[in-house]
Order: sequence, then C-alpha cells, then structure tokens
Amino acid sequence: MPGTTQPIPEASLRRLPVYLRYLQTIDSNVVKYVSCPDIAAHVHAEVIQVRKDLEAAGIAGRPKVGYELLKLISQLESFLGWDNTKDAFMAGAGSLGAALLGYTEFVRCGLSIVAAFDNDPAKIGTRLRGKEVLHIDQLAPLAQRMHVHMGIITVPGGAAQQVADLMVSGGILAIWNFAPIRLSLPPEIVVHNENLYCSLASLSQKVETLLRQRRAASDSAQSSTPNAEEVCTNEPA
Amino acid sequence: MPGTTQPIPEASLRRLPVYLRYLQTIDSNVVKYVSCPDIAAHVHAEVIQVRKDLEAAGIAGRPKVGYELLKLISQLESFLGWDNTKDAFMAGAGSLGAALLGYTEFVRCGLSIVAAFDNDPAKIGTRLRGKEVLHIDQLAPLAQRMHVHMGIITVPGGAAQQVADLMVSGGILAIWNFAPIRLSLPPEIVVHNENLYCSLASLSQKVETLLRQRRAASDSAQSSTPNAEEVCTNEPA
DNA sequence: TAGATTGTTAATCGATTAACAATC
DNA sequence: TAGATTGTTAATCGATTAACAATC
Repeated sequence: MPGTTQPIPEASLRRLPVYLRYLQTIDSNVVKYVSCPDIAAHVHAEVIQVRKDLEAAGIAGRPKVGYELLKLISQLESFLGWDNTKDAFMAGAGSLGAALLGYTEFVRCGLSIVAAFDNDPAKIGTRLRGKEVLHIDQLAPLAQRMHVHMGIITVPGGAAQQVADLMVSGGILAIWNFAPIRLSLPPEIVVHNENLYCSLASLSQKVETLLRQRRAASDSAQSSTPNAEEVCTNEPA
Repeated sequence: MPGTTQPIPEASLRRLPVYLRYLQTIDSNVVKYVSCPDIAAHVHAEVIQVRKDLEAAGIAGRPKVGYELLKLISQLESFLGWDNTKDAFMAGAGSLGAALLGYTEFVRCGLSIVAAFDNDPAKIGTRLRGKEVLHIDQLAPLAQRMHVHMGIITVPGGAAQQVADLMVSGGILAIWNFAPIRLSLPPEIVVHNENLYCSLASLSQKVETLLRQRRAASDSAQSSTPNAEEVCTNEPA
C-alpha cells in the first residue's frame, strides 16, 4: 500500500544517531562517499546491521560506491526530524531541568527548550540557564498560543501525571518523561519514558551477578577448586 | 550444567523494578499473596509477560495461590541486587551530577553515591547536595582503598573515556555512563550507557512522523480527500 | 469438585545475521 | 575484468504470546 511505511525498529532508531555523529566528524572536503563497512568499523558495529538500519530509515546507496556523505547526513537528519527544530516546554525547574538545559547539542537534534515551568513561587520569574521559569498554570495556554508540540517532564513522580494532562490539554503531542511513573495518556500522544530506576535495575543486577561470581570463584579458590568464570556483559553501545 | 544460569533478557530486567514498585505500595498487613493477573492489571502489562519475567528472575509461585507478597518483594530485591547497597563514585560535579544526587530513592535500589569528583578547582572541597566534591585525581586511589566498585560518569563527552580509564584503574567494575560517547573498556567491565541523544532520536523521529501525517491529512483534507490515519506509538511503560 | 493460578511446552513474531545476486 | 559494495532474500535467533497441563 503506498504511503504505508513500515515503522523502523526501536533498536535501529537508537543506533542511527550514533552513525550520524560519526559522519559529522568526517571532513566533507576530503571524503565524498562513505560505506557501511567504514561506518561499522568506526562505531564498532556489524556491517550488515548498519546497512539494514539505513535501509529501515529508507536510505539507499550505490553498490560499490557507498553513500554520498553529505546526502546521507541530511537524509538521516531529515529522517530523525533533526532538520527542523521543534520548540519544547519543560515542566520542572529543578536540577534535572537545569542539566537538560545544559545539553546545548539538543538544538542540533531538533529540540529547542524554550521555557521551563514550575509551581515553586520562589522560582517563578527567575531564569534557569538563561531560560525563563514560568508558573505551571501558564503551560497549557502558552503551549496552545505558541504551537509548542513537545513537552519534557522533570517534576517528581507525584506531580507527573497532572503535568502530563496539562501538556495534553495544551495541545502537546509528544512527551519526554523523566519522572519514574507510567503516564496514562491518550494513545495518540507519543511518550518516551526515561526511567532511571529501570536502567539502574539493569546495571545493578549485572553487578550483583558479577560480584556473586567473584565470591564463588574466590570461595572455590580457597577450597582449592579454582574455576573463575569470564564474564562479558559489556553493552554494544 | 549446574550453576550456569540463563541471563535474563534486558527487557525483562527493565520491567522488574516496575513490578517491584507496585508491590511495595501494597499493605502487607492486609494482602499476603499477589498473583500475576493482579500485578499485570496494576502495571498495565500482560499476565503472561509478568509470569515469564518472574520466571526469568528465577522466582516461583504456587498454583492457584500466587506469590507470597513479602517473599516476592525480597526475592526481586535480591535478584536486582537492591538488598545490599553498593557505594558509587560519581565523576562530574555539574548539574547532571546534582540531579542524580537528588534521586534519594537510589539508596533503596542498592546505590549509594558517596562522593563526587571534578577537575574544576572552584568545585573541589565544596559540597554537592551534601556530598563532598574531591579532585578527580583522587578517584582511583580512593576507589581502591574504599573498595568502591561502581562509577557514574556525568562529565562532558570529551573527558569521559579518560575518566572511565581512571575508574577501571581504581578497581571499579561497573560504570553508569551518562556521557554521549561509546567507552572502550575491558570486556569484563559492566557498562550501561544512558545516551540521551539516542532517546531523543527515538522521540523526535516519532514526532516528525506524526507531524508529517498530520500535514498530509490536512493537505488531503483541503484537496477533499480526508484520510487522516490514527497513530499509536505510545510506549508500554 | 470447580475454578483460578502457576508451570511448561509450543507457536508466533520480529530483529538480527547470513548468503548470494546485482551493480558500479 | 575483478573486486568491493549495496540490494534482496533466506536462515537464525530470541523474545513474546499462546495453549494446555499441573496444582492447590
């Protein structure tokens, strides 16, 4: 069916910016074409995976030649939506909010955080990393008036659902949620959860396993049965 | 082979803390047993997925009865390594570092950030959220002396590899990396990358797709061919 | 006993990997 | 032409989902 494009796998999607970042380091005056083997070697990935990911992004190359560097970069940026910057409102003017405003590269990735919102009277009217901090009540009406479609939630878990509802009522279409709760939202809203507790679980479980194996190894070493097991849980990246 | 346990899928691992969080909200004086259907209903997951995840964590229940609440909680905590707290050193005393120190719940998840390290003379000797900020040169020797096995990297990308090498030299076994670069480390080191650009890519691509469909829909509406497509890219949790 | 839940095995689905043809 | 790379199809692998038996 024309117009019905296969959605790209999440895993591929998350690898594309890694490729893009490498491509952007290449001097386009010297190098005109890049190949999948070249990209793969530099980002420590498999050649086939790179090619499949580009294919999934709807990007084609030329056999034997490869991909035109500048064209590939712009195709990736376009696919990711990084070529036209979207304004975003951030709810929560705490330290996490400050940290996110410190990611100056976000604007090169199509994201411009234009203002922060909080309910702390002491913060209203101040500036956080140069951005105005407004009262949370203004979020919805301002989002509507300024046609802001992206929201970032850095408030505590207890306030996140309320804030998310405000965002939706203001016409926000996509939410980057850093609060460690599951948001209940209309299905058409795009939500990306950045739950650090889930990440920590992954990390700490692996460490725990590692430490247990170490203990087991040293125990068996003491009982003169050395059989330390090699462990490799390093992430591809 | 006895002792050779199947590693749990990453996806299952990331769901376990969600179940655990729900279980911890239950009054153990009232409820003694919980079932997969119950958990699934509360965390908006599938019953089979919950059961399979628990099975993957090596946790067994009793047919018809379910899982003993307090036992299940402690089994999950034990599996995740959240029952014995590990000390961690954090490299980078910036706003992201401050934000992470603000996650007071981390200690309940087995992670205690005991000190921060930086190379900015203005920061050395100060305190960040009550934690001492020491010179980065002290990280390796102190890690060794204090038997700290976990490291958190919140420094800029350019300094991350250097800092990671320091950590490894100090005997650190696991690294939670918030710098947007791929670290080259010995394979036995456990690394978890928290690359926000990858997350942003995922989010912005979906938003871009959504906006394009909207435009296409409104265009075709103008040309009297209304066929707006419903889109649902909401994440499970 | 009946019904609800876990345990276990099989089927499905999708992502990754492999193999080979097409191309420059 | 030969060789390297992309394009395309098939095979593999693993996670998810389904089905049904075992259990209390």
